[in-house]
Amino acid sequence: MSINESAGAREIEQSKPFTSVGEETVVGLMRTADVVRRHLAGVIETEGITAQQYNVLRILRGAGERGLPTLEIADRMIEQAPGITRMIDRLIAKQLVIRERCAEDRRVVYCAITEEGRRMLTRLDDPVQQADRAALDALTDEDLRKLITLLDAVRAEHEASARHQLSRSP
Amino acid sequence: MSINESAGAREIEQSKPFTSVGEETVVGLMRTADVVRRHLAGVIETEGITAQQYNVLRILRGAGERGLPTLEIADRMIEQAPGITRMIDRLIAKQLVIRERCAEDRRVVYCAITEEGRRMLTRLDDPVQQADRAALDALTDEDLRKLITLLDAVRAEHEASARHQLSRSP
DNA sequence: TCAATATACTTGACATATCAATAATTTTCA
DNA sequence: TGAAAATTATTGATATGTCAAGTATATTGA
Repeated sequence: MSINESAGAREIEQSKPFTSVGEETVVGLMRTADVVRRHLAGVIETEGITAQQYNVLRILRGAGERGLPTLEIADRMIEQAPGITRMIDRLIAKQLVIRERCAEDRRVVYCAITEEGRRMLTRLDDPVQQADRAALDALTDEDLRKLITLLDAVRAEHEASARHQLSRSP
Repeated sequence: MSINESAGAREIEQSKPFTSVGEETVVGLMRTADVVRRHLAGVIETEGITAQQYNVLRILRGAGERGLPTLEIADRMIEQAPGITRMIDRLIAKQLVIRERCAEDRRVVYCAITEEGRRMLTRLDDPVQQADRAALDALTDEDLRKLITLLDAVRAEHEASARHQLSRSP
């Protein structure tokens, strides 16, 4: 995706400059995330699941035997619940996840990864690890740490301003 | 979105560490891009269009009177053509874009922004500019430049390896 | 206690991304 | 020249993301 008329495959040839450093950074962030996302998706899809399904499975593998409530997964994916409900539907169809209503609070539905799901994740562990590394091959470890720090700072700022908004209209 | 079982709102409380610096960076990149994307989307949607529709309009504003062929837009959005065709459909429904078949090569369809489209973009120029800036408020100008450099390096590496792949299986 | 609220999903509707297949033209070249 | 190949879209099917509404269950408080 773009955000600026000067972005794209022709990035270099185009004459129009970025309006601001802020915009240039935002565009760079979006484009880089897209490129890496696509690369990772290619690796993951060799197993017949999408990157998002993979992410859900990773979260569920990290949870206990019982799994997690739907909204808990949504929280960790930073996504709205509806999307998760339907994604879980598809993972269940593939027998990678099971869903079970909680006995103590029947509003809650626990989702857990199956053995088959675990096996699939295991098969993907190495390829994904390598893809992560390959995606960042150009950077030294020091660069990576700097990049992590800068990205964290952007998110922190964002969460701070979100909290600010909240406190103003409670 | 996530990619790691330790990610999410509970990022801080969780004990499980990242498997590698590479993974941590990739996750940070994805999450940060998501946060900024969402913030920008909020600003843009005040005008009743989505962020992607906005991006198309920006690209068309940057093009000449005649506009651009559909595939040219897709290229700059780094997206497949089908999505663009349908997005243009919706922009036409909103009278923000017009479509015209090229007389010299009747396979080609030119898409151009309308006056109404330009006016909408003008209304969004300042808010978007401010949002870009606000998103990165935490960073100094030096940090921004460093971030841009690092992101560029990641993309450059990627394009390089893509070319490499191509040359190996032509 | 029981009606009003809150919680945890789920469903419906629409925007978007991708892949595969198709349609309409244009180019190539035997 | 005229059929095969390439180019430029568009359409169909599926996955995902978001908002608004609806459902089932729990909790609260008069």
